[in-house]
Amino acid sequence: MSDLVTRLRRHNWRITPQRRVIAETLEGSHVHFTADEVLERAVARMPELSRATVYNTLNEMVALGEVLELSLQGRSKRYDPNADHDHHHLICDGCGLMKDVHAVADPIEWLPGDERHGFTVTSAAVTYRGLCPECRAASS
Amino acid sequence: MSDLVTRLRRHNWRITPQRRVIAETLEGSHVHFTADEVLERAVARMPELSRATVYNTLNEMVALGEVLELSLQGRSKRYDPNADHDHHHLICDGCGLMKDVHAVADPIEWLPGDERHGFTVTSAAVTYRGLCPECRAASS
DNA sequence: GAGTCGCTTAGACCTACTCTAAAGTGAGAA
DNA sequence: TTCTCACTTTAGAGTAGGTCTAAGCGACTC
Repeated sequence: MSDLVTRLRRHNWRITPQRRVIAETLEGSHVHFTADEVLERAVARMPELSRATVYNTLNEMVALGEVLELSLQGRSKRYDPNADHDHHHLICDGCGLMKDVHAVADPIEWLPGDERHGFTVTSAAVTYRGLCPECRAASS
Repeated sequence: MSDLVTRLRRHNWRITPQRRVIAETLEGSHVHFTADEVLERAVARMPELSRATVYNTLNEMVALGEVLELSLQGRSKRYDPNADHDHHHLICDGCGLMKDVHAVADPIEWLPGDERHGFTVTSAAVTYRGLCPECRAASS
């Protein structure tokens, strides 16, 4: 049973068969897929599913605040179903591998009032970059 | 005189008229342009300048480490000529306005060893999001 | 049962970016 | 001076990722 589906239902959002497949595909993996990767895997379960539905559905889940849209590298966005967890991302500059990580402090507190330019700051995302063990071994 | 041009010359990188115009365009503003915005402004100064040269040049400056590539929102990358400063970005969710900000701590220190998954972590970028004063006033 | 509204579909379209092949440019060799 | 060769630039075609549109479908309401 998909927890993301439960969260989506709370918004009075109709859970059609297509939307369920897309939500379960997103949530069923520990990596963050691109829209095309979601499409490919969802189509394996529901062959008549269309590209437009995947894109629409992902955008709607982002708008509902239940999925996070990441554009951290390359040309394509990735989708992270753990929108409620407070986590950040660690990316390998070599191979593009992405991991979720948890920092010990809230970055919003690191930003002094006089650096906020009058903004109401509501969120902060940290992107860590470096080399994963495999790429470090390969480059040395 | 462009400081970015000086930094680029240190890499034994040939400063052609085209490259100079692009570098000066990038550095001459306090906002971070997209490639197309750079192209538009650079073409105003050098009408025969081609799209491919702008894209090539921006990518080369990023590869040299003198310009930062940002893909934080929307479909297009933005370019930040202050690659040497240690700063982060604050974005308005309403209008997309982007400001450079300086945080008081180094985010790398807030990532515990057991959250690093064996990576060698070399950089950390924080993206703050919120509403600028104008958008907050408009929405209330 | 008819009307309405939201969802899905195929496929055309768009935008941002990259590639390719050819021409231009300029520093050093002869 | 003239040649040469590597580097740079160019126009325009090509590609990837994403969006739009118009038509069809299916589930509610009256």
